Amino acid sequence: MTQSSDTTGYKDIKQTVLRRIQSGEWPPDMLLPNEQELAVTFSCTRTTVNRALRELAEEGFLERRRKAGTRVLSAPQRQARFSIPLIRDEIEALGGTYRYALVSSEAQPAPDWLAARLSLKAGQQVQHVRCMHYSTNTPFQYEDRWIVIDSVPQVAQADFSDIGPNDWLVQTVPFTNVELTFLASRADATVAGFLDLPEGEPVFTAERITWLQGQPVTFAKLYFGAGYRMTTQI
Amino acid sequence: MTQSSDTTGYKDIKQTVLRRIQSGEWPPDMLLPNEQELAVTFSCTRTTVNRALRELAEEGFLERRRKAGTRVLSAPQRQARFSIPLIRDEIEALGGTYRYALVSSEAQPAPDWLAARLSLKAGQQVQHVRCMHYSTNTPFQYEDRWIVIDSVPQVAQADFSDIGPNDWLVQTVPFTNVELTFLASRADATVAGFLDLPEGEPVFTAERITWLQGQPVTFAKLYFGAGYRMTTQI
DNA sequence: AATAAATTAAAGTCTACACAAAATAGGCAC
DNA sequence: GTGCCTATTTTGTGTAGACTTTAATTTATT
Repeated sequence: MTQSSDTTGYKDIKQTVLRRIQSGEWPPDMLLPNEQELAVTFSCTRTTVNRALRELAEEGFLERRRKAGTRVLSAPQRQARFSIPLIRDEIEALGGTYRYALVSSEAQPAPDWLAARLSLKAGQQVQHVRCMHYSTNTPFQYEDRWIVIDSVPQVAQADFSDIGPNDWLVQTVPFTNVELTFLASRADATVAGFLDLPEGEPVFTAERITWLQGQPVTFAKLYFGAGYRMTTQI
Repeated sequence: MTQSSDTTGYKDIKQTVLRRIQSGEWPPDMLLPNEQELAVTFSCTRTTVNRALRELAEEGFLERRRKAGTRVLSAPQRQARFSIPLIRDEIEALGGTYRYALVSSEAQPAPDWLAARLSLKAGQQVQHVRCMHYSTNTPFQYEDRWIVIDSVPQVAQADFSDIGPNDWLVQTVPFTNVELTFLASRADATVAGFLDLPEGEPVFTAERITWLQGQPVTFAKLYFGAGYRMTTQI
């Protein structure tokens, strides 16, 4: 058999259940009917109910435990999802024209703080790349990046004059793990100069560490220009 | 029939496919075999392959289109997920002891900037609540919140002496939409005072607007204490 | 009363098959 | 060639049923 026009799809079930939760008809902590019963009331199979409830649980509205059943979560653990767009896309989405400029690129031994942060051997060689990203010629982001040469030997031959290190990396090496940190930092003389801000100004800052199968690949510190806001809808 | 010990579960398939992507065996833009073929090679049904690939697509590794097939995404659009814990949980997870203190709570007409931000009528009444969250007696967060009284009439009777407005709201009114913004702001005299910082210091700041079925419910501005970092693993 | 073992209810996953919907690709008229 | 229509391929979603795993509950044992 297949669904006829009057049967209920898993999306309809999701909507209905969500409406009941959000209207308070199914209050927090309520135990909902089991899948079999719901399948009868929605006149569909348990498989379909299962998919609807599984997805609502993934989205943080329900808690499901074998034998215990499915209950409405009291404080919906809703998750904010930031999609981390490529910077060019982000700028163009905001209506700007993207421009990239290399500041410097040189191989050097990892400074102590970096070695500690990435668990590198003392004095291990890294490529230090600094560059700017502009939106219609106003400074958008200053990028201060270190790439572990042992993990990405090709970086020695890379030319970052026309392509940013992030773009180069994503098309060159895969990665398996990322740690992303956001903080508010104070613009030092260098950052203030590049971003055209008064020294000491607050700067929205991201730190990004990337690994490939446990091997550290790169550390990036990204300083965003004046007035930057990172927004998401949930 | 059911799965015997040698058949492949959807989790195994996900792992295998992911390994092939991350090892470069299945490079970016590669079109993978269709579900039917994969079902044969994994000796399971198409349903099982479908679930594995569907989830990998949701996680941002694959792109799927009817008729066009499934391909490996070049720049994996990996999404950062922040789970927005309740502040008490966050502080306790960091090993601190949570303490809450009300600063002020009063009904007043919405200031113009707020009315504009939330699309309120001019002069609509809002409850303005200010409070502090401490971690073992060091300032953790200063919260400056406005609650739309028409949307939450109960707020007139609420007592925020012992319970924070956020906790009160999540257990009182459901919400359907949230807009979350992060930025770096400069501590003014008030914020600096509460967070025990020098004036002008950078402060990691979150703004949170909540709606219930299109009705604005609350606007909150959350100023985090010195050195706050928001971190996530992807 | 505390502990351990058996029962059992619920979600989790799989098979096997079918129809639906989208989008590419091919063919036809002009 | 250009534009439109049709055929076909591939994913999307559904039904029906079974076995599996987890864990709450009950029962038996110490």
